[in-house]
Amino acid sequence: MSKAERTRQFIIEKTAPLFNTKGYAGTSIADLTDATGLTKGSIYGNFENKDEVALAAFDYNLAQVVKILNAEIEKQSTVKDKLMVYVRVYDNFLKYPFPPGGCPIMNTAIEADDTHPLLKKKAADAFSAWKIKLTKLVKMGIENKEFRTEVNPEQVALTIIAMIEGAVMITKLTGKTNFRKAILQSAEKLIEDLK
Amino acid sequence: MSKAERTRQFIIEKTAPLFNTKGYAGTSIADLTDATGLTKGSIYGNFENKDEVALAAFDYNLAQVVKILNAEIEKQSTVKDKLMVYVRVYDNFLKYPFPPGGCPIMNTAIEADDTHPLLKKKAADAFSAWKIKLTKLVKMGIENKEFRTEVNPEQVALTIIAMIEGAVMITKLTGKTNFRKAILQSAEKLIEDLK
DNA sequence: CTTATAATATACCAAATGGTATATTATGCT
DNA sequence: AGCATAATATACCATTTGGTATATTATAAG
Repeated sequence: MSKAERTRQFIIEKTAPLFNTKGYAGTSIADLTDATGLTKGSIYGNFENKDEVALAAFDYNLAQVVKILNAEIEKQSTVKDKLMVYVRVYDNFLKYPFPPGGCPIMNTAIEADDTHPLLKKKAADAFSAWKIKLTKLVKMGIENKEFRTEVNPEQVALTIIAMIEGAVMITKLTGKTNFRKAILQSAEKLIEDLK
Repeated sequence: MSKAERTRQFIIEKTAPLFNTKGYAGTSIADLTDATGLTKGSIYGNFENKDEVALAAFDYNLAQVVKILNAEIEKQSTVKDKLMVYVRVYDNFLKYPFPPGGCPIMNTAIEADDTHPLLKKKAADAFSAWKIKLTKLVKMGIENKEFRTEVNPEQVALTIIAMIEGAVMITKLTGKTNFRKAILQSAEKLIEDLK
């Protein structure tokens, strides 16, 4: 890893939390130099422009979440338990090295959907991958005879994601963790009822 | 209504869609003058600062949503049908004069939770009122014998809101209206299962 | 240990930012 | 109709914005 590659990575790590908390429009180049202790020359020597930093920061934040989830999913053997990982990780996400600012997919989706096509696409692709992964898990469960055949895998996947994202938003807004608990308990029930 | 009151209202109406699509940080004073055709003097003559416009715009956007929902709820007689209004309105929100940019509570919650305490409080209060209203409806349903006594009213309220907000976010992000349909069908099932 | 080059810092730029003081125009009461 | 005042427009301000050209410093290969 060359010096520049290391600096590039350093910039991403230090600024990713900024973009996830303050948003793209709310984060200035001065914020980036403040957070890194570097100067503009150093930022623009390693990135084309602010967009490129923001896009790389999104990838970094997303990778953090995906890494946590995949590690936990691998530990589980039944499909039901694998699905439950999503619920349980989000329900205890303070225990994991979660990106500050909450779910980067939702944060980016809400800000970028009407304003920033490149960021929106990143969020959309990440969502799509998540949905496909959940759908496949549910399909596996049906093939395994763990779940009933009438279950609609895509609908289940979409509903679980909606509940999780809604729960995260509500908890961040209200500060009430028992709200999240209540919603994710409903998600748990949904998964249990697939049997 | 004095001239100034009319202008103030005019500014709110013209700029509320801007704040709901581009966000607080993404909307500049120049955007406000462009959207209204007025000048800075006129904006600052009727509002203290950008914050005050944004706060008034949020109230306006929220009132639009609340008005639509209340009008539809009044038309229904059973508690179940009243609850279903939320699902059906959001499932067909293009048919209603919904604020451009989606749900103002979610948009504001996501941007402001880490950055703008005043806007965050507005969103939190709006959410709280929504939650209380739904909770009361479910309680009524239990007293009516429409719903089972084991039902947890607050949990149902929170889950419905989470599903709706998740559905709106996902649909805006992907452009797939059938994703929303699938999620809101799950919400419908949840309501039906309260019996 | 030099030296070419890669990496970072400095100094600068035009434009845009939120906001203000003042000038101009419109309003509505007598 | 005239006039005080309310409402809006204009001109200006310091600061910040994203970005660049150039100067300086660090790196790594011969």
